[in-house]
Amino acid sequence: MERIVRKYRGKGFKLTPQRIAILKFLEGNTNHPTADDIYTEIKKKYPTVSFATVYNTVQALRDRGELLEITIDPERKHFDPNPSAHHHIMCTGCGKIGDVFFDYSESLGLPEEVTREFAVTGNHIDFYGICSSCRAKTS
Amino acid sequence: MERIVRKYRGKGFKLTPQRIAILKFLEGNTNHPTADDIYTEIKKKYPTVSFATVYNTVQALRDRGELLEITIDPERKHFDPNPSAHHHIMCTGCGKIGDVFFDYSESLGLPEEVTREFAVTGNHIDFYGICSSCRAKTS
DNA sequence: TACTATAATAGAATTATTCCAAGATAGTAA
DNA sequence: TTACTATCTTGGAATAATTCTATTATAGTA
Repeated sequence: MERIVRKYRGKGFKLTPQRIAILKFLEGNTNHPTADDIYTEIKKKYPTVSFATVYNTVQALRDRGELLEITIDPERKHFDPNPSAHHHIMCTGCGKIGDVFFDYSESLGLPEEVTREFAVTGNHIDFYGICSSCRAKTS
Repeated sequence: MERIVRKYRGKGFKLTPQRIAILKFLEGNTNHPTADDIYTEIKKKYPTVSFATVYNTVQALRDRGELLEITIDPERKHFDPNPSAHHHIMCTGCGKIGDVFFDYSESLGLPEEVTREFAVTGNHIDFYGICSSCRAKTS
């Protein structure tokens, strides 16, 4: 909490109670929550919180480069409060998303017919797999 | 058209005029259309076609492994009638999506802490960049 | 030719997300 | 400490993408 206040105070980012609750929920969270996950959690403490607040806050964080929007799940967006370049893996059984911290950039050279048309600025790898608990269930 | 009939006849996939039109539109199409793109196109010839038909058809094709659903664009799903393993690049200026035909699988080993938890089954790389026409506009 | 399983349609329903107007408040400057 | 104002929160409406449902139509077959 003190850390959060220190980080955001006086940076043109108004620290409201709802925002602090969202920031606390996200800090160190590696579950890749959806907007609904965040909303449901914050609602416990602030029953009148609205989705607009959740979306406004994640957008403000994204604009500041402090949160990533993840597209690995075709059904809905997930958010990752760790903005450092990394990749993700999703279980095709239960939808669980894990982080992949490994720098593949040296290996991701593009064919010339692509670089002729696109100036590449970034990349992100989606891995798919089956998590251990889903494997335990089906075997 | 004959090719399409040959490919699907007697395979439990009913070839209706609407489906044939969708298949013809998709065949060799590298523009990665959205459901709306397909709908708009088919509507020209079959004004009463519905979105349900478009979604049913792409889902049937996906189930048969003949079409990929692409998640690179956070705003909407795109479809790729080329089901062979490949990757994509999207222009962050105009949203144009290009194909990347290169097999990176040798380079995409995963850290042990990931393979301990997930049995990996696949991967897909999203590249981001600026396409040539967007570069021409801004410079 | 007739039958039947499957598809097409219109429109309603659902879900995710964004927008909007009104009231509330955090951060500031005095 | 006070007062100001830019920014935030809220509820609800709006939008957009997608799915569902009941009904009618039809492709493929026997």
